[in-house]
Amino acid sequence: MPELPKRYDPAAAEPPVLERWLAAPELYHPAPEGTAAENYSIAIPPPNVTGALHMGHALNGSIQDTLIRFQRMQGRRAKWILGTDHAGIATQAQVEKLLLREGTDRETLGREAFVARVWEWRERYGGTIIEQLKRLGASCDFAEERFTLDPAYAQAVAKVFVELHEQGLIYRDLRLVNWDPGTRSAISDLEVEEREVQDVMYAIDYPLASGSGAVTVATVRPETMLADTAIAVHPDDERYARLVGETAILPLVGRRLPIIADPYVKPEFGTGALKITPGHDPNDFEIGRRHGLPELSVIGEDGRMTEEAGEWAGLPVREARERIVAALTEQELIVSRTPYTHMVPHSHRSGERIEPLISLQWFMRMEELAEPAAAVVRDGTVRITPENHRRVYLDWLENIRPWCISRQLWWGHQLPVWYRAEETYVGLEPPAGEGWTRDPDVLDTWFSSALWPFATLGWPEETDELRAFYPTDALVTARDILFLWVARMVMMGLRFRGEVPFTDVYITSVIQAPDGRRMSKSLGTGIDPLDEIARHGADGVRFGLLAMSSSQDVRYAEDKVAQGQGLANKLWNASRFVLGQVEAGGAVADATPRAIEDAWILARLERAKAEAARAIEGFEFHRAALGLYDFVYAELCDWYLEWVKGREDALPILLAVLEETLRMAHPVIPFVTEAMWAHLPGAEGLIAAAPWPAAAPEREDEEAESAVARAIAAVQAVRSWRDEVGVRPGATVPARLEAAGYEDVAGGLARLARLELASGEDGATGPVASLAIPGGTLHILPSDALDLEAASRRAGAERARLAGEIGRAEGKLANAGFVAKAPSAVVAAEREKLARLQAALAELG
RNA sequence: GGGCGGUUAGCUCAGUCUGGUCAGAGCGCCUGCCUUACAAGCAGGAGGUCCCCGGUUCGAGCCCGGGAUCGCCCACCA
Repeated sequence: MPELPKRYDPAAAEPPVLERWLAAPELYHPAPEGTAAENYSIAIPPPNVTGALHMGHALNGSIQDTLIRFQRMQGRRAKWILGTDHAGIATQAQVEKLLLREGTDRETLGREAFVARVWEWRERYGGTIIEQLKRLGASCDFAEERFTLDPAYAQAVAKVFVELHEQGLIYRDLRLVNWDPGTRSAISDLEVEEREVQDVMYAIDYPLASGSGAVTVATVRPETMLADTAIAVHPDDERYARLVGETAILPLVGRRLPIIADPYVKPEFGTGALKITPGHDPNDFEIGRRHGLPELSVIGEDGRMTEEAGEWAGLPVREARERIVAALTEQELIVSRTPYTHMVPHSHRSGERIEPLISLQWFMRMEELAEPAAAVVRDGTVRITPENHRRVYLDWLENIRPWCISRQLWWGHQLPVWYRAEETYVGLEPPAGEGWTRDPDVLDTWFSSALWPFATLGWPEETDELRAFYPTDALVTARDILFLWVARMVMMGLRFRGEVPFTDVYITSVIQAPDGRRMSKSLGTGIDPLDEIARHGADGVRFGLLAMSSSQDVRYAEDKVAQGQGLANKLWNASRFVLGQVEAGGAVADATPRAIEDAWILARLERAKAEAARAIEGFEFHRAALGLYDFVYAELCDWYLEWVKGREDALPILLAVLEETLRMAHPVIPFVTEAMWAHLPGAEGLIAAAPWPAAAPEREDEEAESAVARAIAAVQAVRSWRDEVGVRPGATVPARLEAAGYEDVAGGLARLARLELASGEDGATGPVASLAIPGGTLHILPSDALDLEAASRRAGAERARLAGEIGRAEGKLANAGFVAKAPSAVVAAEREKLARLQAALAELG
């Protein structure tokens, strides 16, 4: 094989392989036939159209592709449902930024033109991440790419909205919502993140209407006092008992505030008296509803004070706060100011501080959907791996709250809702008659994502795809969208298909930067998987990410990727070695063992296959990757290839083992295995379309395994001895074997340890060294290859080591408890070990 | 305030479910080798109080209790 380079160069080798896969749609686009139970499918977590491949996608993609390729090679129709998400806020923001640079904005453009502009943007740039997935080797169904805003998909979304509305689960309500001043939209609870903020807590005196003193309240947001409608104290708080039912006067405004009792108030916190602002605080809102308090709004959607705020109208909140504090100070109503650090809700999207506002929005009632979604996880219909996420999932569903689903954006699924005066119409088609106006809001992006596993397959039509691939099998994602997405898919799948959307949820690790910080572009800690692919190849990146993956968060380790690259190179060279011999001699693969080492490698291959299959099916990808590495390096290359060098009759077995190893490895490192496959004699088509190697129980051979294991240990003992004693590496050393169980492996031992084994009588000479090996002793006979002084030094060290081990074994056996209570097999093994050690020591003299 | 997870070699991590053969891998380091597949290689080696304390057990990285420490998730204390 002179045309094959000594070094495997993934940058050169991978692209042509990719071309061949892409030219074979039958590989990744299975016919929509058969049942979902027979077939295998995964719906990709749809990346945002604005997205570029990051490390999370790369890990996710590596895992899903390993599963898909493995199942495809098992002969199943394997479909990896592909597509992208319209990602309302992210995409709209992207295009708005563009407009800003052009000196215009969406308001100027108008809704229709703006949306057209976003579509244009999407056509141009939306495919980036798909191309990047290809480079990773992901064998998605590229023949059918979905988009959550496709017309057919939009139909599905509208239908779900209309039906849930008819069923009373979707409703419109005036409630306090999380208002994001950054995106100028309401957002759901899940899109809010708590951040630590330094505030000042003010204690403010509210004079009593009776004129007899004041009640002091604590607040970090004095500007909201303009919307106060009560003061609350705890019902059992004796300090305030006499004030309940009294009235306080709101400073600056003069409003009369009833003093009420509510158990929500914590007497020990602050002053124990709480100003109630139902219009701007979620807790106060609830208290207000309980007590029938008026709900005033003094802050608007633009983050400025409203007309209700009187002289402060129009001021940004922060400025209003300063002025109000100044006014209160002037009136000597501020009792204290205390620096106060606490958690404050911020928008996950814009990063701005959430402004709780009372707003008319659409909500979804969740209890009725959550219950069955919890049940299927409880009863194991849906398995979550790793299992500790189960509890988190269930806890969330058991404490579910209404979901605010309307968003004040333009890019997305516009609500199928029309208004005319006091009338509201909800339907798939616009209402008949004049004067209707459509609700301008769009749905939360996660509303449409929740339908992903079935809307991508053509629902609500009863398509062949739906029959063949729903429910899907595995859902692979990071845990940050367990509630946002996974739980909601389960709800919607059950509600609209009557079946779970997938049977396994695998939660991936989060890959952190090498220093343990979050990988993020803004922190500058991001590592681009494409750079890593350029450096180490897609196989290396895939292997490395799988090897890193775990049940916990992990730091990115380029080492592991390099290890994967090393594996690809190793397989490449092992293949070159085998193929070079084929070229010289010609051979056909045949796995019939001709020598004990053949039986050994076949038995080891069986174990490697079983372990790989078990690991992939059990979502233990690090085991799958590292197990493969160990087999290829430690067994196939380090021992078997070296052992059979020069043995011509081993070639058919070598070929057979290589061929199976490539197929076994393909789901993890698809490129190098495909590249090599093309050179194998007799191999047809794509390895990607070849069957994964079936179990061959007749190859199991524990005798061969233990015989070769003995030989390996003996070789290592000799090599270690040679090195320490300073025997020239090339020299052959005479020796005599006095050990049981080496009948079939003596030749291999001699060759690999560079020994010349003397037969019984030839070896009668006194040994210059004796090495303990499994089953007996290897005596080194005198020769000019070794330094006797070094040998005796080494023997002394060996004696000390043996004596130590003997002491340990004796101690253990002297322990009456051990002998009496440990299982007899364990005790027997210990006795055997002691006898062996003693014999070895005796041999050393 | 609840919940979850981590702490094992200089670094990044396996191993803990199922206690004994389990002190492991990769990288790094030291020594020797271009041995006719691979120097991105091969062979050999050094290096660990398995976070701490206590318990269970004949025997504990592994099981139990407590603690320290780092991290994550959830949560409406002004």
